Amino acid sequence: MAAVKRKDWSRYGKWFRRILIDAGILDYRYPIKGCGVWLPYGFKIRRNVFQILRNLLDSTGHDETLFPLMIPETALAKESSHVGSFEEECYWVTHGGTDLLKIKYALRPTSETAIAPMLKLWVRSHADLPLKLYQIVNIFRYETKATRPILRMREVSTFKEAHTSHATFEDAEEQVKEAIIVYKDFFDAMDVPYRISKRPEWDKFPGALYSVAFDMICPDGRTLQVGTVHNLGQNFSKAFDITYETEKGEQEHIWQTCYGISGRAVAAVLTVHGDDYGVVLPPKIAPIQAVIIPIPYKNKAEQINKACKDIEIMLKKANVQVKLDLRADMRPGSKFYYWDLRGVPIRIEIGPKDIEQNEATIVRRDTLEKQTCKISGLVKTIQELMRTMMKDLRLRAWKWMDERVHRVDNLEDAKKLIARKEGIVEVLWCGNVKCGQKLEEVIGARVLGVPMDIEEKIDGNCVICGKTAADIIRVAIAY
RNA sequence: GGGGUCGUCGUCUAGCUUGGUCUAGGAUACCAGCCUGGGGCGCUGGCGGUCCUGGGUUCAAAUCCCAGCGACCCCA
Repeated sequence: MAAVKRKDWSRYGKWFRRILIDAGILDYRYPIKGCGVWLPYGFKIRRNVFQILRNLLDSTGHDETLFPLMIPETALAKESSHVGSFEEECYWVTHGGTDLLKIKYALRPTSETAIAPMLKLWVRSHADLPLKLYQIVNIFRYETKATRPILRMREVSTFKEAHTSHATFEDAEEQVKEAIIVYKDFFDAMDVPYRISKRPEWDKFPGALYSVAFDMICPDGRTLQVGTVHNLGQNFSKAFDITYETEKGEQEHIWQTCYGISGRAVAAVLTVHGDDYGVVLPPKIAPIQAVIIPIPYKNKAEQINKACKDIEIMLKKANVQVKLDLRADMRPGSKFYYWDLRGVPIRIEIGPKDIEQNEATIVRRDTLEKQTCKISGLVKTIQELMRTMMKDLRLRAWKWMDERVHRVDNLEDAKKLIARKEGIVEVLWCGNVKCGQKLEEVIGARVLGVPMDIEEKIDGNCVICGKTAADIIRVAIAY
């Protein structure tokens, strides 16, 4: 647990909405339901978060592209289970000027059907495969449920979607594995803990063979899906007739995967590390990694400010993202709160005492612990402290999550845990769809799916029907 | 999908039940000045609201009624 208390933590929803505005991350008061404005500071966090993802994808052979926002109805409708799920959820462009369009256009709810017609043109032979594309774009969904800032928007302003094409089913399976590793690396980089589950048949992506999802747990015990990986099989390639010529000269339909991560990843990192003082940002994604606050006693102000400026230059040279807060109309105490709220990992205080000793006072945001160090060793100390902080944030966050994943062997305990908002519950399951759905009904929670991140021998009986269990299944109240 | 609660300066809110004294009060933020300065000092002055929008009832509406828009909560 954090050294900094989370006394208001049960009212997580309220906390989250407050920090979005107060910390200058997202303003959701835009006059259209489910739309929000990324504010400058939040935009920087968002950019850092998605840059990590971008780097991971680039380094694993993915190429970034940009497809049009609009998808013609004729394309969206080609894969039947896909359109069935999305047509009610789309925003439709029906007019150009005052002319009624003969074929209406959807604002992309996701881009499989935008990409498919182009793949048909691009993929000619086995030599073109694998083809691994991605884009970071906005998507639109006409949500009928209550919208929530970042968590459920009608315009998802940040959506990284990767779309890959392969020659064989096996290659696609390998790609799913790679995608899972990429996502693990991504969340690990931000110290966000997760569980990986194979979604049940009835909750997979429309048009997929199967779906794998990353879930985290929010402070209120609900889970938040933060990433998904889908094996699409040949569903789309057959619907769009995307074929390639094999080495033997035969035409075969391609095998596809897709996987996505949205702005929820930003919500996740804010949620996991935040506390009563506001946001706590891991140094890797913090727009400002260290803030220097002068404690300018009268008649020493000049001397102190100069020392601060020297330190600023020193840190900049060492590639530390640093901010010197020289605002004269604000007392140091106010500045502490100001930067704590915004999650700046490290604070450097320079006052008369420090100057006398040729020292700096350093405070880490996660624990608010103070220490002093010689100015000559400041860069090294700060870099080390940031590493320590990341390690500690990770340990704390994973410990918190691990404590909220429960294994029980009977329905009563499962129900109690869910009712008490204790997070994820794992029970044994026979593998039958009917039992799975009944489980959701009886417990009053959603099935997340079968664990993909633990290897375990199954020994026991299904909590619903009592037959021999085939799998562990995870259940939780999901956002 | 079903049910409920709510909408007042940028933000949080008082007022609404019982319409009139509301020319809508406070706090915070913001601006100017003084004073300070190691966890939100203090003081003075200032800025800021067609009481979500539209309609209705009434001599009179922030307050009552209807619709729309928006927000939140609960259940499925």
